[in-house]
Amino acid sequence: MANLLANLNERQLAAVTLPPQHALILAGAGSGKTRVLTTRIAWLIQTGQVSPHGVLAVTFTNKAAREMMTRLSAMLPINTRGMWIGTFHGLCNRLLRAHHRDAALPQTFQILDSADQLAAIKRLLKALNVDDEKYPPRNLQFFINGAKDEGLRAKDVEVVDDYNRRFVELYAAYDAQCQREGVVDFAELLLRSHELLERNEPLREHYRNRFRHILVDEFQDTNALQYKWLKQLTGPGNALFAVGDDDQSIYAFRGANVGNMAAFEREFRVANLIKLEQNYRSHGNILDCANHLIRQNASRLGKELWTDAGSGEPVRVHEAVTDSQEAQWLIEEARGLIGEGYLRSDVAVLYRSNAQSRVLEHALFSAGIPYRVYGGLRFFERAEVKHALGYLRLMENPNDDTAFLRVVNFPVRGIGARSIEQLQDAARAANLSLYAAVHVVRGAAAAKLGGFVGLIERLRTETASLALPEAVEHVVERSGLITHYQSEREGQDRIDNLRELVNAAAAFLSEQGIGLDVPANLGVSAPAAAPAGAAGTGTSATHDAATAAVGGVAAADTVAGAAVIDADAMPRTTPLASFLAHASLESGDNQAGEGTDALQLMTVHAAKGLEFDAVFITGLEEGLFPHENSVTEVAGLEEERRLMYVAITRARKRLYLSFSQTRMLHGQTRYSLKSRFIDELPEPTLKWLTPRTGLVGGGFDGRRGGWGGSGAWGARDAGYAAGGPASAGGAASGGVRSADARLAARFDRGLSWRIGQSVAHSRFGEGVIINIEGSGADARVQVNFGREGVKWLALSVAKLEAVG
DNA sequence: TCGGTTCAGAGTATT
DNA sequence: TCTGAACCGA
Repeated sequence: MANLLANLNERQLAAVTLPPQHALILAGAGSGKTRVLTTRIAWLIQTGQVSPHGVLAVTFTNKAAREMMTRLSAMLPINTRGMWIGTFHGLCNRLLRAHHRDAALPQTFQILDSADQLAAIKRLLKALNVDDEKYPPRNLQFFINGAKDEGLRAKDVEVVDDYNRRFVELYAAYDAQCQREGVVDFAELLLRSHELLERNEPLREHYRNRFRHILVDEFQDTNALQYKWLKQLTGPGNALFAVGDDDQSIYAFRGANVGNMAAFEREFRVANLIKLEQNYRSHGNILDCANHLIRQNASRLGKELWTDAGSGEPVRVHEAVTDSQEAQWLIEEARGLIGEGYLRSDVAVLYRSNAQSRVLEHALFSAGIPYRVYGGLRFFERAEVKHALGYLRLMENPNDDTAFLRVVNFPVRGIGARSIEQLQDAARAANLSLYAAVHVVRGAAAAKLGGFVGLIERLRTETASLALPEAVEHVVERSGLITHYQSEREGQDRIDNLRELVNAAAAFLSEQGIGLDVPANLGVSAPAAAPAGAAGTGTSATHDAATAAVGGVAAADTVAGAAVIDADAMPRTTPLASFLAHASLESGDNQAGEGTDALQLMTVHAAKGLEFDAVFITGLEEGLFPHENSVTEVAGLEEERRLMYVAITRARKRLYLSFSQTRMLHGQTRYSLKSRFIDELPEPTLKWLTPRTGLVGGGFDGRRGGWGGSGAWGARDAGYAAGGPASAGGAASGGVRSADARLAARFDRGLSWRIGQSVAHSRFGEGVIINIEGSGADARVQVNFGREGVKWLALSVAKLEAVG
């Protein structure tokens, strides 16, 4: 045990060895959060306080879950495979598979990813003849997921007006459709699981008895339903160990509720609040910046990072004139880093929004510097892979209309829109799935549709005795997908991906240890013999939607008084069903040259949890970072600030901050002020690589009564007339200006006002002119005042002063 | 059924 | 400016 706890600092040690009570660990960036979490589990097991079987550990991403299991295996000689360590969705899936009857689901229920869900919604709207201009599918999807994340069924949603009532009705119809088809969306996994445990007390008690220790990672990211789910599993005899960092809460937009941290502390009377503030990642100056910045946030629990690593290098700040010049400078700087011995893969380039990557990529590509962009299509989201999965899904669950429509005519087999509409009408009339309705259809379409059903049936029988990878291979071949892509010009990549899917199936099989036994159940209620209702292929799974959808189904498996059967004792679902669930729950890597030594480009969001020797935070401009959509509300601005905090704390040794006076956005040149976040950093830690102007296009010199530079608007001249830029960004296309802007530049009141000029206003403070209209007495200018917003001002009225 | 054209919209994203 | 989705004509 000594070695388990060795090298933990005092706070970490305290957290790891807390008595079995509720605890909230405020874990700052780089403070050893994952280490504490995993060591806590190992310590509990090693000291005999709990068996591996009695631990429930929840994360948000598969990556985090995997890391936890890997680290745990390294600490203890146990098989983590059978432990309940996983994502909220993964664990709920496991629960629902085991108790599918109680949950009123077919055992082979399929999981819809976001794209599938949207397709299902579009189909629903079409079937119900809903005007999708008035009720955009995306909005409905957002509405449904939002409600589910709050734990609300359609019947629970408060109707505020007629428009909203329609959404609620469509929500109910959507749920009914899913139920009919035997599919669940992501949010449904949680909601259904919650409802299951809510109405089935013996089951709830069983799992409460089993999972004495519940541990949650990234608690600040939990939404309302996830918190409810955790509360539900936490009875008087359970200990909930929550680890999180309110300062790194950056997912409010997808339902995360930081308030859950404070709520947890209050509702559970948390006596053990431990702050992990010693940082093992970054040098002092970087942490000073982070601390100083985040201190401007009013709503936070409070925490201050420190390090004994010394202050290190200053934080470098660079001002560029154009976005491409910013990229050019970055390239020079990155070359320097590489020259100093930095690995490219230890250098990250961060930006607020994906669109910003283009300029950077363009410059990097031209410069021949290898780079890797995070994000983008994941393996299981690729069209060809989804097609193959569509066949497999349909074999497993013929009621899955989404899968049916995806592959019924792909590869093309002469089943056109007419035939499908005919089939949809027939299905609706008979309240059957499309698959089941095929035999009802008459006429020309009947033969071809029948042929398709025949194909699926054949695939099912042919693969019945095959192992999973062979079955997948068989389907990939016999579905006609391979042949189809062979005839396509750029089909080879797709064929490779289909082959890769076969490998993925093999890898899945060995990872899951399917066919092997689950680890021994230690201590908890002895499993009864074979439970009822484990057979069946799912064809018979059409439930009564009206009752099932609202969770009113009586528990079938769990009769009062009878022994509750633990999920681990339930027979496993078929390997294919497990694999399909895996494919939905883990969308896979984005396969972009993982191993190569390349510069790492990503959004700040994507960088959360990662760390690099050197980090560039680019595009630090008002309107971009903080994003303009967030600055009008305090909560939004504070989240942006946390995002900046996350960005800063990614850096180990060297941190660069850069911004540009102008940027091409939505096809127009935008003029910006530097981000307020730069002003919120402690001056002494900063080293300006360019003259510290802070204002945009600072070429106007009020004292001289004219423009700096040549008189024609030239960003390069204007920006650095005084000091000269450190970078050799000569290639940058400074001075680009639209014809409109050129026309708009006018003279007024004897002074020259021009786009890009810095001005001061008595009430709004400093800003920059971004547009000019009219002339003479009618002249108006549009000024970006940064935090005061963008205003139109009539020059005849407003008292504007030029700032030089 | 495909391919070219038009049009709106452009923040972040895991499962 | 650029992208993706919807739409229309052959």
